[in-house]
Amino acid sequence: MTPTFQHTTPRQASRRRARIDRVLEPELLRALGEPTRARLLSCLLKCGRPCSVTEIAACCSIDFSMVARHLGTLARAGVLTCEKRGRTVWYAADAASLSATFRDLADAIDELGAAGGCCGPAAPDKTTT
Amino acid sequence: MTPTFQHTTPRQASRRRARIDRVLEPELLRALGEPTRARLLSCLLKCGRPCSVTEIAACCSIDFSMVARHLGTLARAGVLTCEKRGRTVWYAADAASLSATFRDLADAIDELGAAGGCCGPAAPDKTTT
DNA sequence: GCAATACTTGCGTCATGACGCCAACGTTCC
DNA sequence: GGAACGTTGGCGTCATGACGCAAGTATTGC
Repeated sequence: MTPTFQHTTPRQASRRRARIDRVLEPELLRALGEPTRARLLSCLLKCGRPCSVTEIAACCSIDFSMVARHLGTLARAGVLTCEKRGRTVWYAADAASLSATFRDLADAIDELGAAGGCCGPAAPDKTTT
Repeated sequence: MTPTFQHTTPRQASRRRARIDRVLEPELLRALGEPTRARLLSCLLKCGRPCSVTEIAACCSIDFSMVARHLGTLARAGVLTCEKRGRTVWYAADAASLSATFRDLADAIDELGAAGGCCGPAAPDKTTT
C-alpha cells in the first residue's frame, strides 16, 4: 500500500487533480445509478445487438414510454448509440466505449496517488494528544 | 470490432450475464452520481489522507450536516472508510478498492462480448424489407 | 460536573425525477 | 389518402432525496 506517485512535480499533481474531476463527471454515473436504467443497459449489453424500444419494453416488462425515456437518458449520457431506420429506432450499448470510460476512471484514481492536498498538507490532529 | 467471445459454452455465457448484473449494482453508481458527493469524494481522493467532517466542510464550503450525511452515504456504498478516533471521525477514500471496482466493471463489460440474447437471438427486422 | 468540540439525526421545505396514461408525430404499408 | 405501427412528448401524480436549520448525542478538557 505504499503510494507509487510520491515524488512528482506540482504540475503533474495539478494535472492529475484536474483529471479526476473531469472523469468523475456525474452525468454518466447518475444515468447508471437508476435501477431501471441499469436493467435496460444490462439487457442491451447482454443482447450484444441493437434493439428497438418495443423489443426492450416487452423483454423487461416495462412501460413503453418509460423505456423510451430511459434509453434517451442513457444515450444522452453517452452509454448508448441510437440509429433510426424506418420507423424503428435501434439502441445499442457501446460496450467498448463504456468499458474504456470505466478503465479511464480507474486509471485516474490510481494515478492520483497522493497528488497533494485539497484540505491542506496534513491534519493538525488535535484529538489524539 | 470483432467480438472476442464468440464460441463459448452456454454455461460461460450465463455466468457472464450474471456477473454484469452483479457488477452494475446501482448503489455505488448512484452514490457517485450526485454532484456534491462527487465533489466530496474528489476532495478526499486528492487529499490522499483521512479527513474529518469539519475539515471537508470547511474545504468545500458545504454545510456541516450535509457533508456528514453525504460522507455517510459514500461510506455505506463502500467508497469511503471511516474510523472514529476520540470525537473525530476520519473519512478516507479507499482509492485502490474504488479503482479495482471500476476495473472489474470494465472487465465484466468487455468479457461479456456477445454473451447471448436477453431479448432473443436476433431481430426479426420487419422494417428493413 | 460543566462547557466546548465533533458529529449525528430529526424535521420541514423544496427540487428533481420516475412512473403511467394519452395525444401527437413521423414512417410504412395498403 | 387512410390505417397501422413505432416512437416521442406533454401532463399529472407520486416518491425520493438534497438542503439547511436546529436539537440531540458522544467525547474531551477544565
